Amino acid sequence: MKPMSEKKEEVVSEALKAEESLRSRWYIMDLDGKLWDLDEFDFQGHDKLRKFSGYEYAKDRTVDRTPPHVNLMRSLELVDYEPASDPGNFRYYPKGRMVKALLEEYVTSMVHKYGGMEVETPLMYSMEHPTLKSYLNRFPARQYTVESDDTPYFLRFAACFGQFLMSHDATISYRNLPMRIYEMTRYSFRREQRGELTGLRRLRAFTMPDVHAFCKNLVQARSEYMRRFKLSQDVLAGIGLEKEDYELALRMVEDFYNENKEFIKGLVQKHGKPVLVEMWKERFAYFILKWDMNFVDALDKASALATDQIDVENGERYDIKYMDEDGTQKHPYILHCSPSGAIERDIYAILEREAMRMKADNGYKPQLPLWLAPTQVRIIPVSHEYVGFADMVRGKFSKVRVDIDNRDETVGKKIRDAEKEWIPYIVVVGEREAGKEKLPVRVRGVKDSQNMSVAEMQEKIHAETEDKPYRPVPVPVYLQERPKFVG
RNA sequence: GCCUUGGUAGCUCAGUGGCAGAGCGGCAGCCUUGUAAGCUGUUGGUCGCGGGUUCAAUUCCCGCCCGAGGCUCCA
Repeated sequence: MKPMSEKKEEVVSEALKAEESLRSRWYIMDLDGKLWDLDEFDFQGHDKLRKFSGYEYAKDRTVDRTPPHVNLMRSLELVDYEPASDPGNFRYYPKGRMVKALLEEYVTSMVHKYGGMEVETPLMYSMEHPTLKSYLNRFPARQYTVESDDTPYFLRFAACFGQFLMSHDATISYRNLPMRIYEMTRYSFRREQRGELTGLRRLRAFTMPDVHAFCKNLVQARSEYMRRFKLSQDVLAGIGLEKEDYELALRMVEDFYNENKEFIKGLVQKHGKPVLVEMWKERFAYFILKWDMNFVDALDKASALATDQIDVENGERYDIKYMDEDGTQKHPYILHCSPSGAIERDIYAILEREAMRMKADNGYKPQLPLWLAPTQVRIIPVSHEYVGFADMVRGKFSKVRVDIDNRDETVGKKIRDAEKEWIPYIVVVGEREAGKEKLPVRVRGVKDSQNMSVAEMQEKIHAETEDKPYRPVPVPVYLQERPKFVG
């Protein structure tokens, strides 16, 4: 298909060329809003920010190791490569699918609370649609293309297309603003070059929440932007990533900075530690301000999780209009936010952080956040005589993922396997426990076993997971009935 | 696309110009198990694909395919 590849060449250009010619300047902004040149700033106590800043303009990013999360994602039977697909398109085993689904449900519930209207839009769009053509021209991203009846289509890399086309057709009053539209894109596609793909860190098919807010003017855009900053911090914290786990970058046009210094400082103060600033003399992208929250991994590589941008261009490009108070139609400011970043990347961040903790402390017991643990409580009957008793114990739980190791193995072997699965609560039951209220519980990360009743265990688990979604054990409850997907 | 590196059992990996190996797993049996690996037996392979050199190639040579990592990038 020669005509198509020629078309692609045209499409991949303008912004890329512009970016090459426009060099950005880099700074660190401290909590007082002061800008420091990178070589003047004292990075003492800001090790990760130093790594992140260095990463942003480094020449050599060579790594000779498999990133630790790749081994973990496989050994925990979460996710794996799919050799039969295009690279960067992964398979999710039952446990991984559950973890991912819970994350998707959680982020969605947070966006609902924020006021996002959830929609669903197509995965593919015509490359010949005039508006999209011009938008693609602005984005140097590589697309997957699909052909149908001689028309070339591209697979979306974000939900912008569908949401903007929908908004173009909507009748919007200034009373409806800010108007918030949301979609969890499963999937977004980007045909990144082969060598760019790394485990769950960068994929060609990924799942990403995309929330747009259409705003009347800059005043409204700023206050909405602040709300979304808080939303993103809350979402990441819920996932288990606190402020010390990521670094903030602010990227903006110089004019915007000069006119909004207090606002910018406010963002830095909300983050609570110095941030990296990238500044352009002129606007080359569609946004005037962008922040991104970046995770620095076990190999000192940085990648963006959450992000939000103030877009001053696409309202016009897509001809999205609202009727203002004065009876005239205007184009809104558009905010583009992904409050968690790609869901796969959240899993990557959690696994990489556990790997870093293991490396720092030999005795450290890695774990997933309790609400994401595929098994929360493992019951180990001492012998097959006590499987019935284990069933009875399990029956007392509600809304807790409890499973039973009924395999014909020694207790030691079954404990070891449970530990290797990072299971938070392990209970061995046998003659000593029969008829007893309190059971000896091996709590992950706690040295000695604790005596707890089922009710106490359940209460503890519920307290720690109360604002999170729940799903049942994603594989058969009896270990004997489980296939092995890895190894 | 370019560069680096790899492909041997389901998994992790060793090995050799001359009968294809280990551990784990799976299966069968024994044991009836008390807080990080119980014992015995057994089943697993077109050594990525194609060609060449050779009496003989999994091993040496050439080409190809696929994976991973690096370069442009971003969630």
